[in-house]
Amino acid sequence: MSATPAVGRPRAFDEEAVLDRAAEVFWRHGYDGASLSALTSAMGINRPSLYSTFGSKEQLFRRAFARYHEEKLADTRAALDRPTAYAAVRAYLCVSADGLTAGNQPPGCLSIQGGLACAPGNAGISDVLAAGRAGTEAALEERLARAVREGDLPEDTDISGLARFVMALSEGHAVHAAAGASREELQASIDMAMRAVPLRP
Amino acid sequence: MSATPAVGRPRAFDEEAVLDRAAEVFWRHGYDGASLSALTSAMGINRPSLYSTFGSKEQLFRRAFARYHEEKLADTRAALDRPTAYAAVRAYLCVSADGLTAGNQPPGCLSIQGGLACAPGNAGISDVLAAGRAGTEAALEERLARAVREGDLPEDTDISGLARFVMALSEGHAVHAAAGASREELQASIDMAMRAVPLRP
DNA sequence: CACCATGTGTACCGAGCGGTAGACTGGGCC
DNA sequence: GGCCCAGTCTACCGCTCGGTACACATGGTG
Repeated sequence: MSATPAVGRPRAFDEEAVLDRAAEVFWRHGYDGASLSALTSAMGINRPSLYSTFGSKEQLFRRAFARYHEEKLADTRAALDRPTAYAAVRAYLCVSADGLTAGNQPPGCLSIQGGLACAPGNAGISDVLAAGRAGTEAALEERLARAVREGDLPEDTDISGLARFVMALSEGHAVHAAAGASREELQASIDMAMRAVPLRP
Repeated sequence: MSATPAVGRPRAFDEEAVLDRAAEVFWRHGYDGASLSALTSAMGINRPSLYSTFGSKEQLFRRAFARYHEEKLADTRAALDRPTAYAAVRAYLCVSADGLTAGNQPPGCLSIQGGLACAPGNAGISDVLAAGRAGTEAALEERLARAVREGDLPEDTDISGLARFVMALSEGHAVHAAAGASREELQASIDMAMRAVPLRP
């Protein structure tokens, strides 16, 4: 599907580039609100090309989201790679807030705007988004577990509770960003939140 | 529209009761994902009754959401009516988490599942939801301002930042609840968050 | 008890949905 | 340079969408 075959007319578009355009439409309008016409028009290709390449609207979404999520997860892992849990959490929240308010993409987060609640036939969309968010939360929790091992957080820290807290906060920031909150407004919320992380630097 | 006229065939349903059923459908499937067939079937009335009573799908949503939001806002105000900011914030987060995981209604929150991102023609839906959330955040901030006046919070507290932090957290909890998080899991996150509120009880 | 304003039920509207058939296009390979 | 085959294009499919026309049911009022 993705490898260019030796024979035949070559594809006139870059698969990953059009996935990014598709992600943007899903991001702005949600899965149910993103029509095939809006998608093909944003992607610059027409329906048969879309269907022969991606198979269906749902598979297109899964591909677009997977690409989006891998990129975000890489950013998250990079942010978490700080010497202390405090610095790691702060970096994660800041990087997240930056992404939520970056000017070159829709405000907020595809994992949430994509379809927290979907039409009855599209429940799988909500599931794949929830799985993505759970993956990010797991990365957070893993970093906190490491901090406990390293003596950077107290032995009795509820790391899954703390990871859930940090994740929930960044999800809430996504909701705020989708409604127009600025980077500075999110930063004020982060400053408050950082009081909650045990062991200041 | 709402007052029963003296003459003519009487209405066979209770207007506010069917609004609650409608809210549940919007809540589960979002505005775009809630079809008129699903709505009428859940409400137990048929299309012409719905249209003569409420006017359109969008007006139905606005009425259903207004009812939902007024009720939640009353709960919020009641929870915030505690002697200290600490107790008020904690009560708000707990009442919120209870509502997000109550068994007799869909998990999560209509203000968020209803339509963070909508089809291009339905942008007004996202706006009315955002306005509702902003109203809740304003109630929080007002309570914190009172706490500063009463000397319960330090003079230099960033009350809007703190209100935004608390609101964002409860929005994140809504996202978690929509994905199946339990009341206990949200409670662990609340316990973490409460470290961030200045002046313990 | 006939009237009549209103609510309810069926059956339908045009539009747009997600998805596809089939003719045409164009570049690598012998 | 002619063949081949994947990609692209136009035009269309059946279906469901949000919304409505119109005939019938209902019950208080004179």
